[in-house]
Amino acid sequence: MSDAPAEPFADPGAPALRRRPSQRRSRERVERILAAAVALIEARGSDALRMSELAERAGVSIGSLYQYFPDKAAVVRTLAERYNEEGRACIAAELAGVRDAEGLRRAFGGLIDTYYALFLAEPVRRDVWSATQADPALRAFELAESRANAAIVAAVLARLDPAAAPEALSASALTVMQLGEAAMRLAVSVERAEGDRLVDAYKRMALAELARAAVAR
Amino acid sequence: MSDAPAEPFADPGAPALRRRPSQRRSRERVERILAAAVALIEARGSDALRMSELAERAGVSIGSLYQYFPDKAAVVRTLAERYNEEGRACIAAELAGVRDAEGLRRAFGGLIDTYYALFLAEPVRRDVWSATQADPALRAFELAESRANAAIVAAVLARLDPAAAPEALSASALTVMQLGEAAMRLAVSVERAEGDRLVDAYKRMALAELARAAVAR
DNA sequence: CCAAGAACGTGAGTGATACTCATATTTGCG
DNA sequence: CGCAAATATGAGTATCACTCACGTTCTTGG
Repeated sequence: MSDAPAEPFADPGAPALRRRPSQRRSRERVERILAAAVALIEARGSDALRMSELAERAGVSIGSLYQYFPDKAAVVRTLAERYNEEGRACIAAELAGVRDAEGLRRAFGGLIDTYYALFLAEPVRRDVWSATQADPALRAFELAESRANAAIVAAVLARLDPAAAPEALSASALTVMQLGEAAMRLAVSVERAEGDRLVDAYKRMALAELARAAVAR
Repeated sequence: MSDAPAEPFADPGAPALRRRPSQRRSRERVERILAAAVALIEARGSDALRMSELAERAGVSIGSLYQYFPDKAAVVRTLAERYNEEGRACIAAELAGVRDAEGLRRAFGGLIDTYYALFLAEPVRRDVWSATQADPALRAFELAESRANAAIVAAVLARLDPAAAPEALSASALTVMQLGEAAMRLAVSVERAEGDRLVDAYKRMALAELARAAVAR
């Protein structure tokens, strides 16, 4: 009945850009389009994004817009990919030198703070993600990204406790990472002081679970 | 720049139904429409829901559809409200008789299992929620619902530790509840065995945070 | 520097779809 | 039965995503 376990063919490999811009002029245009998309989504939500409005705001004709993006979803998808890459780099960087449980605690705490700062600076990350969830194919793509991020964490956990069952570590890692994103989206949806407290609560939950997973039972 | 703290006028009070069906025939029609909406959203996602298709599948004309639902968002919103009410009832029921920390542990563990069962039975809850997040007004509405649910939990925590700071309890409760929904949506997006492990991981995290909040430090 | 072709830009036009409204049908009620 | 209120209908309208035939700018080899 549900499509959950078996997306027929999710095809996250479809090209986001229709034409790869090679000249400087066109690369700048793509950037202007993306910047305008961020502004519009931030202002009124991804549902209210109109391609004509986007073109006008970017100072570009409708035709030009479609030279680069095959459809509206591709605009959102390109933004999502950028944010994903940025996030992945943060995770890899912060967790690179972790050697013991205490190091993991410090590193992951720092990672949460860094992530929160990213969301505070660009709360539109929340809306881009939301836009992604309404389409099964895009949702599958995002889940795959989350798995990749979780795999980095799971690898660190496995180093700290080589005897642990891999599925258990993967489950902890995926849950902690996915709930982390959810916590960030929630935190930027409320006023700052409350958001800080919510991030603190998540941080306690995440660190406790990672500590539990990282030591032999 | 962001709209986060000050949604200009979120208006979650707009009526979901245009005309309140008073005769039995029309009440049945509304039910048929909602059932068809669930089936269509489940099959291809909320983005791909077409009003004409919905009318046909429900055995109703386009005009009838719009007699009851002012627009497409109202259909999704009605479903979201039903699921919210059902969830609220679960929470209130499971947490009603909690007297001590151990009781909270048992009750909340049971609540998570009940919630997970609801999501497994109707994974479309995930898609309905997603559809809700693309529109700022609907998102504000959902956040208000989450706050109401969290308030129930915060009240229990306050009873167990009357000396605790209310904002701290609210933060713990809101985080635990919101991440719980996120965990359920994640769990029904993967195969069953993995979903069970993910719910287990969330359960550990939630119970640890609630236990921490429920006892004087 | 020039020519030719490749890359890029354009916006009126097309099709799909959310939503309306004038009219017809059904129901409840004396 | 007869009337009014409620309900049902689907052709019609407005809006928006997306296309395409043609014009403009860049690049490259001579």
